Amino acid sequence: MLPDTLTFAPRNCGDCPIRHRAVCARCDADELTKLDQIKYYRSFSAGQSVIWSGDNMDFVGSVVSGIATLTQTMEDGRTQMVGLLLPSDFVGRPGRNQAAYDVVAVSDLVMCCFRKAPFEQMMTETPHIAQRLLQMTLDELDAAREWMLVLGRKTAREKIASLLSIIASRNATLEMATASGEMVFDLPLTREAMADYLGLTLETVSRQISALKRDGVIVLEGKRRVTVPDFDRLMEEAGDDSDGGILS
Amino acid sequence: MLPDTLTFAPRNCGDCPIRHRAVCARCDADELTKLDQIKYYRSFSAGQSVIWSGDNMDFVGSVVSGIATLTQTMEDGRTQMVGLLLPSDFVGRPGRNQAAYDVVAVSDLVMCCFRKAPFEQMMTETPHIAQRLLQMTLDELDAAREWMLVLGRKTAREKIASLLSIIASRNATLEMATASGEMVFDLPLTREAMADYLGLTLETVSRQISALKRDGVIVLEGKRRVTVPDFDRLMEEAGDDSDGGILS
DNA sequence: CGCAGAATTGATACATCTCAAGCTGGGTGG
DNA sequence: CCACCCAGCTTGAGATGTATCAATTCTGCG
Repeated sequence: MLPDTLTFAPRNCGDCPIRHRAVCARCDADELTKLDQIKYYRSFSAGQSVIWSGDNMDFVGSVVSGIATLTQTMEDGRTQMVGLLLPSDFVGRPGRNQAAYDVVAVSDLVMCCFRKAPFEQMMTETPHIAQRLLQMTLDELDAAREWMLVLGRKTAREKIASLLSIIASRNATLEMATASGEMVFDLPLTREAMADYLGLTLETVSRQISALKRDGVIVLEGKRRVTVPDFDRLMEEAGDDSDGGILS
Repeated sequence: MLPDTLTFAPRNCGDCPIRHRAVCARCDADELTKLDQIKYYRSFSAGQSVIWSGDNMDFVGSVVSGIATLTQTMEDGRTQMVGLLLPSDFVGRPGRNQAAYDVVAVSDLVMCCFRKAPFEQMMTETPHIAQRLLQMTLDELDAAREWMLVLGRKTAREKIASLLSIIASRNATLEMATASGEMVFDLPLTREAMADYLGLTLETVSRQISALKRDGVIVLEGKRRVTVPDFDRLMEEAGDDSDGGILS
């Protein structure tokens, strides 16, 4: 099935749903016009690969809609997810020609792409882009370090609770909902993808989700729809302080 | 003992040992002069804390000499190292006022610091600094993602081998030595610090080091001095491709 | 309907943690 | 100079959490 999601693509940057969070967030009207001229959209259907580690990569881009994963694979097949790409997240590294990770579309995906050369050129000319990219990269680094704590020191139950609380609070941000009280959302990942994210097996993921359900920390409706009756309780299960992390 | 390492401090940036790798690497003579005027040195002796997570942080800086660690701690005391800071590495985040991690000097340490406000000012004025900081942050992000694979999917033995190979190759870079053939270096970390880095207990670290020694992968002289007779062998034990990672 | 991918659940194996005892080497005070 | 001490490290034995292997069950879909 060829993606008809292309019809979704905004005609110009002003209408773009990620206009104020993506790498172009700080650009002014002039700069946006330039970007508008060199951008192009690419669509991927769920399960499709965007790029393989080691492949030549002549573009960079932003996720406009949908979800993708960044994973590393060892020779014997063990895999670790190292990034979860949501709308507005940036893919690719200026100054590098080869992809360092596998990028796979988890859901249907639309990306806003730029060929690398013109983009790098624009980066040197318009500091706003480089500034925003630096800020986004620093945020990603913080997220990666948070995950290092999860991977290195948390139990399986805490890992699951951590992942759920991240997905939950991200949804809360997107939907402007209140962060306390009941929260409902859909899991964007399969059990196996969660396992790859958390450094677990899919069986352990399944068991711990069942345990959290049994203990009333979450309520499941089908396999994917999750209700969190008490977010603070979930945070406790994740081993985090209830007062949240340090925000800029 | 008050650090006499201050005597080490270079008078001006031109003489600085990290001149070509730190955040100032791309600065021209003019820019360097400006930095020269606002920089100041701080020294720490081994074991001393540079800053605590949550503390107000009114400076940023580079490690000039020595080694420091970046760690996260959970309420119940579990700790995970999330960064190992070597000469030229950058500490602090422009645009943030509070430290997100504990920073501790592992050896005697000299840092080249800038008060945050003037540094941020310079960042907006001199793109060379922001460009270099972006590059360094992207490198750190790659390193963090590499560590996520280590933490999430590698066995204790592979974790130790990974850490040793990283320290070994870093030393090789510094000393311009050949990357194959025999390598000798000192471990900069205690067993406990290695455990915090790898998400293990110090007992497991000790056992795995003993095992690698028994199997001839490494030779120990005392507790700290390590000889690697065959670097490719070490890489195999680490579970990495022998052909190295993707370099820009 | 029946198939295939996704998820659950069970039984067992095993890697790492935990608790505990001893070792080593360098520094200190008597 | 020696005895002591202490942090860092090693090693052992047993406990435990997660992986592994295997059998069902669910769910959506052609």
